[in-house]
Amino acid sequence: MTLRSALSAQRRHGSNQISVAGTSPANGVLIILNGFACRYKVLHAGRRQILGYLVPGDICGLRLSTLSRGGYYVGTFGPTETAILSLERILSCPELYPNLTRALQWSMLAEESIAREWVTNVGQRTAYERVAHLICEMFVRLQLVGLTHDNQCTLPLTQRDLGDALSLSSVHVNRVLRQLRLDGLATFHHSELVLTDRSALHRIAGFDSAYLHLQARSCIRPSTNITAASA
Amino acid sequence: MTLRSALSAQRRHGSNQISVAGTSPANGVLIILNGFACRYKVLHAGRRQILGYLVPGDICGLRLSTLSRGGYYVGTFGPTETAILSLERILSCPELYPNLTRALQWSMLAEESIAREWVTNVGQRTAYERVAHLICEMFVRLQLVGLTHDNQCTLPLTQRDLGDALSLSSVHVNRVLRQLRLDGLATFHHSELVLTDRSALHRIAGFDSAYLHLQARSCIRPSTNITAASA
DNA sequence: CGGTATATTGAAATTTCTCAAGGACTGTGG
DNA sequence: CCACAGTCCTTGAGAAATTTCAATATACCG
Repeated sequence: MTLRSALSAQRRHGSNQISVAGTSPANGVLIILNGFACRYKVLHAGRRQILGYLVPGDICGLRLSTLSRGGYYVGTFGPTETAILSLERILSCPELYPNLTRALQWSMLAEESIAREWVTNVGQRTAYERVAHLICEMFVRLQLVGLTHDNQCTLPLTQRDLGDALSLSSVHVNRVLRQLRLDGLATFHHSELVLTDRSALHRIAGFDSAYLHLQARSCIRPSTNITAASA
Repeated sequence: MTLRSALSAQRRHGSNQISVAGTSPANGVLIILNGFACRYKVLHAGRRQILGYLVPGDICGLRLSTLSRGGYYVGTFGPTETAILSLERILSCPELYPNLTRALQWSMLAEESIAREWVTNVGQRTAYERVAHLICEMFVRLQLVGLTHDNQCTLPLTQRDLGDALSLSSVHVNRVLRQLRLDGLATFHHSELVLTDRSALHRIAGFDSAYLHLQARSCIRPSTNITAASA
């Protein structure tokens, strides 16, 4: 398998675009081995809309055509290890790469679903519900790849990063987080997220994990299933 | 080809859910022959988020799994003719159904892209820009299937329907439409949309049609390419 | 230690919503 | 043909949510 270690980058003014260096296959897909990334668009006046987060184990259909035509970028938060895989190779002999195949299937299934859930989140929920919903989603996704402990997980995101995903100003994200803390639902300090009252969060956010297609994902743990190239 | 004529429904309090009656194939896809439809979610308090419009020629990946798990519905605006096609059959002999195959490819390519553009639209643009952007998108998509004349097209949507797609109240949609009219950009009366100043609209909306993957769609005209079953 | 990015809080400004009322259009039954 | 009901459109005015601006505080890094 052509494992191709990719660059990690320092954070600076938001996310760094992943540069697809060298001779990447035309139908290459990007897999996150370690660290966080996101898809995002840039609009006028430096505004940025984060379209979705990518956590370890996630696959990003980074066909170059999609990247240029779809009009969005992929960027990282802090040091990140990634690999570019040949889509053809995985598809041609799926039995050789069962975990990757499953990850790919989940990705194709969940991508659209998550994008549509985000439309709903940004469009229909209040700031309070919105933050709660994102917190719920991230926790569940991280839990699935074994990156949570008890009710806690690491989210290497600033309040501005959250705001750009939720279409809220960083100031308002701050106020909402404070309220969530005062309400005893969750705390978020120094990139550490703690869900104090998970069921209440789910209820308030109107969170139904069905859109994540969890059963299709099983428990892929990137660190154990994939031989990672060190960055 | 198993053409299966489906029901048309009267509009009432928003969109009517398409019921997939009878023995639909597990991997059936829905194609809009005539009329308008949309994907939508329903939240608490009767709020509805429209996730995307479906115009004639559009294909809706209505795998039952997606429908139930993705958590959204498909509904129609007014009388609509649809057909359910067997995905396997099209994929197994694409040379028999070139237009359908192309439509399917476009659909898979553009679906995700459009969903992400909508996140951006709802999240980052002002009400004015948002309405302008939706207008631009709908016009281009209808133009592609020959449903426009000059700068005019029919959009069988109420201001509330637009609001549910844009995450705006119908009252505010009304005010924005008035402003667009006063500014000489577009008018929308009795379901007739007229783009008075298309380039200005594009500029204001920040509309870049790349996300629609137009070149992949070519000019599919549903009424000429598909033998429609009458409803 | 100084410099930079991030977090926190207050207050004013802005956008958008909700509520409310009247007008326009459509179809139905008498 | 008219009256009626229902939905949609239109406009105003006050309310609510969120943003922006501004100032300070805190943490991190060389």
